[in-house]
Amino acid sequence: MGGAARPGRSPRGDRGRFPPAPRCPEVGKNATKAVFPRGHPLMHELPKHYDHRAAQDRCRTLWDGLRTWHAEPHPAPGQRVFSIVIPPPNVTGALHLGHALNHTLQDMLVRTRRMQGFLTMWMPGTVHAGIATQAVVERRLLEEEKLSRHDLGREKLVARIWTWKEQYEKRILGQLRDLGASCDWERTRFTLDERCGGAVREAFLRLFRRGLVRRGKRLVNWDTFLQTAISDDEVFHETVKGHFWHIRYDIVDPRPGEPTSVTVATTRPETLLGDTAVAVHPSPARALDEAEQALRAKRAEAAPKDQPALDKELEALAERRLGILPVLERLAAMARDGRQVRLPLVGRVIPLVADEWAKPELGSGCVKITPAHDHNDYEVGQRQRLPMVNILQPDGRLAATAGPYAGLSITQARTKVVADLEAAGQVVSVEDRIIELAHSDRSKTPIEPYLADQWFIRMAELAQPALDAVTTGVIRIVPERYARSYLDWLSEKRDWPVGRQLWWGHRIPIWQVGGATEADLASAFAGRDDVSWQPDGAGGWFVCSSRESLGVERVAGYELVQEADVLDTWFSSALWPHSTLGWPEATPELACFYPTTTLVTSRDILTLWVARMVIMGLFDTGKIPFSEVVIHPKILDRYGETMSKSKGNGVDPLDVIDLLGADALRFGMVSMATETQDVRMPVMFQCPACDARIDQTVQNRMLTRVECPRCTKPFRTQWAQADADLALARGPAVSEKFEAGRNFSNKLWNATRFVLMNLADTDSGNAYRGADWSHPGAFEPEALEDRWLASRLASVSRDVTAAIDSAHFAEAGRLLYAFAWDEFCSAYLELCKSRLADPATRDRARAMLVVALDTILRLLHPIMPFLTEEIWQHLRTALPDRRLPWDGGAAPAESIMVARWPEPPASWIDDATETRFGSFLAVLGGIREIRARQNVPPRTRVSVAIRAGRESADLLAPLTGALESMATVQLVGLGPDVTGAPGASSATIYLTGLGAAAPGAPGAHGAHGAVAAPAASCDLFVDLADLVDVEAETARLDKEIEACTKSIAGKQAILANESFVARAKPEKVAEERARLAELEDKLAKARVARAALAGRKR
RNA sequence: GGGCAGCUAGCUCAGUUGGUUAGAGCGCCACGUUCACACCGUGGAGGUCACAGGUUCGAGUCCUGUGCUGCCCA
Repeated sequence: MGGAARPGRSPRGDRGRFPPAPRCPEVGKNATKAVFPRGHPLMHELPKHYDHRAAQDRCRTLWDGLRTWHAEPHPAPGQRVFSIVIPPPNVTGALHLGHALNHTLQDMLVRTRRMQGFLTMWMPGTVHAGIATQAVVERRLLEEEKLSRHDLGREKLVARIWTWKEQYEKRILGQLRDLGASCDWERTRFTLDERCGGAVREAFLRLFRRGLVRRGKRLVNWDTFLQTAISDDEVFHETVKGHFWHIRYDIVDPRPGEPTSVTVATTRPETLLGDTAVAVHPSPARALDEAEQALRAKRAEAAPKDQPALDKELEALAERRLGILPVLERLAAMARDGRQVRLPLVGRVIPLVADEWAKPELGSGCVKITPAHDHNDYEVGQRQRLPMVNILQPDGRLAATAGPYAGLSITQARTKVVADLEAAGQVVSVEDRIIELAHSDRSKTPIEPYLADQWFIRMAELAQPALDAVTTGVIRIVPERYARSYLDWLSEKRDWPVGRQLWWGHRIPIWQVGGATEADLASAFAGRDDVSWQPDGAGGWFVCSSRESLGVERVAGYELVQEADVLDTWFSSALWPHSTLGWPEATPELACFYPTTTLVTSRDILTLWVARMVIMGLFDTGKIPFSEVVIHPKILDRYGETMSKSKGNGVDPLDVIDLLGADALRFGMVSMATETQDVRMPVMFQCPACDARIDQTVQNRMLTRVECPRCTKPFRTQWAQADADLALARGPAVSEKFEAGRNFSNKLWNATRFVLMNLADTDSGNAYRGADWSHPGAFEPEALEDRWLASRLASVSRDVTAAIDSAHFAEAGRLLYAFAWDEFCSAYLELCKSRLADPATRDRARAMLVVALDTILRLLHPIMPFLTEEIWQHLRTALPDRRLPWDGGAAPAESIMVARWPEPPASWIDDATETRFGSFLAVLGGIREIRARQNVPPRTRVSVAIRAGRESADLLAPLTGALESMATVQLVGLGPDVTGAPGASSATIYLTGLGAAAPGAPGAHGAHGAVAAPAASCDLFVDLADLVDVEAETARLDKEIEACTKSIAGKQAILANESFVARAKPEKVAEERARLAELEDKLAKARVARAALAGRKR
């Protein structure tokens, strides 16, 4: 597992104006001194592999000692501010990969801005997550002590949850630190701490005063296990097997010729106990006509294969006109006449009503109405002014209103109702049916629609400014497409039910009092600006206060009773950006850091959380809470399923940190942060015995133990419970996606070893300590490769910065990976080897190596903070005298975390040099390819002659040393008149960006006077003497001749197309011509080589 | 039912305003460990860009439709 560093805190002790936030125990205690060894770190002192565990410990201690993550709310004159609040993880459990992604991206932004000189503050914290946390603690209580929350009582349960919270908060914040998050640890907050709680009550009071809080009846999603209402967003649907019962209700006193009964159908027969009507459509004929029209329209547009099915439906509809329609017409008339039906079993007489909810095209055309237990029926009940009979108690048992069924559970009641109906002969038929059943996401039990009193926040007035903020672009959502779901959701302006029947949360600050007059209230609360009241609609009053305790127990002798419910967790989350900064008080923090700059989050809480933060931020402070919302993808497993502990398909970020390092985890996360909506991550088990990787499948991920196919030893999984399983070593779930980051860490580590080992002069014994390049003109590379690298440093810095600014995180990671690995390590560093051996060129090469390594480290720091800090400290010791051009003459910073962001001048960028250097690499590649395809042993030095035009030859001449060492060759000739040794294997390299071509190279002769890109060519002749594999080479040339011939035909066709020549851009046409000439040249040379080979074969 | 995405190499993903031979990482094949790194090096193989139409001199890219997958909302 990860490091042991864990911050701890006690939020309830907060006191005073802006309470001192909790401190990590380690913070501030250790100085930096002893952490990183002093002395000259020659290569032998650095291990061959980057030790991520040691580095992480050292870096955390260093950063905590320097407190570089902390920001005081006092920007220097002209200093820009960057602030960000963490989407607080909930204290239910440990952090998962989604958090790791979210936090990595925030840290990447925060570290970049800090290095760019912004006053940067990242507020960490956690959320109390009312339902989720209470549910977890209640479940444990039941499992371990067989107690319900009612057995324990409110106070004791809440105390238990606090204990849980302390434990998990510590763990979560520790994990956040293990990840390397540079949060301001001295400002950690929790949604239920005193500061946030005060803000919640104040915000609620303000809403109450503005008349935006109302109480009303509403059909809610009732979780009978947790005994609370939950929001629509906490409901998931699952298909289950069920039945569809058709039940006969008898008509009361039918007249001659009238139907004597109606049949209704339901999947929940027990709800008939709460029926208050049976509905029939008011004009069934019209409804049928409309249904038929819709069906015909659909058929007209349907694909032929779908039409037969629709025809059948039309036929069925026609039959209904003959069969059912007359009955329905009759029933509709009876409904208008106020006729009634008798409810089976209970015998209650209920009206037949005419309502459009009944669909004549479906079933019997009649439908039972249970307003208190079905969302649609509720609306019918409202329209028809029907009574609402609630047959449920909060615990899911049937209430007294259910008569003889009272006290039964829903399942029991269903069984009994069905049995009784059958006995009474009222069941017409029973069908099997697949039902979409709503379940509580929290308790995983089926939801019951339930009529309850609720507190609501009126949204009509509040939503508009939040909509405007996004439509006018004051708040930018990236990627843009997500703005639509935000706007769609908000524009419905549905009132927000904010009450939860829980004990863990902010108690609703409302007290109810009956009997008192307004004058009584006015005198009781005289001079109090923290209290407001409204009539409760039943002759009493609702009193709202921003104080936790009202301080008044009775008014005019009448008792004030506080609301028992707590607020929806999202209410406190909605205040997070301003409440954590001290609102409603005008703290310096609020003034400095609010509005925050960016919010980084995932798309599933865009509406639940982001929209509500905008609403409440605007309402409370008049300002938007942030100006940019960055939405990142969601991580799924290889099957496209969300990761979860209950599926066993999750990867624990701490396993990755432990095995591969936090930097590897972060690099993997950043690479995944593209604009896509989801990313998939194949999960594997890692065998603890032999490190083999075993693909995780739907089958094996549920096992308690898995046997390694390679070493045959078993290991345990997260499910292990039996002692026999628990005795086995644990096989962590990992993903190979993080290996690229680990390998990259090691690559840079070794590049550093290389640079450091080359700092000492073995001949003179002097050590190179860097140079001062801080004054203008101090840093002027001369050699082509140095100018190339300087140019690349500048363009890569520019591109990486732009990628981060535009939230293209993966792009930034990819650019740095490719540059550091392919260009700095594979090309530049290799090329330096010959220069470092020569005292005349040594210091030039060292200077460039140092500047480049330093720059790469800084650019990479936001992604890989530990590795870069570790190396930075080694460089600091070895190269104390270096002054980078963008450091303003200052010595290397104490920590790379506060080093200046690289800003190489744009004048370094030199496209021509980059192109010319590309030519060198192309020549090198060409020689290597000939060697490889001829199977020349890697250490055999062969002779090479290069025929090139003067410019190309001049370009290559200073690089011959590098070429010889990198390609393991001896250069025997370079120039326009060079010829290859007899039988040499040859290749032609086309070099762009060079004017002079080798003799015989293709020139481009564009039509219309267009200038074609001149293609200079180099002919490489590798003298293979006896090494050549004639057959293989012949075959290859044949293949090449064929490919060329084909391509030439294609190009000729394109160029023969008059339309192309006339309409395409002239440079495109010229390009095609140049390309054709190149191909023709290549073909001719291949034929010559082929002929030479044929002669040799003999 | 409405909305938003995705479909590119064996796997996971890039691919900007339409323009040479569509890229990366991992995996695979061949060769290679004295000289930073085998967590490595050099080279290679591997793609009908889901499908069908259309626009265009030219489409992975733009338009229309179809299929499949995922998510959000009802």
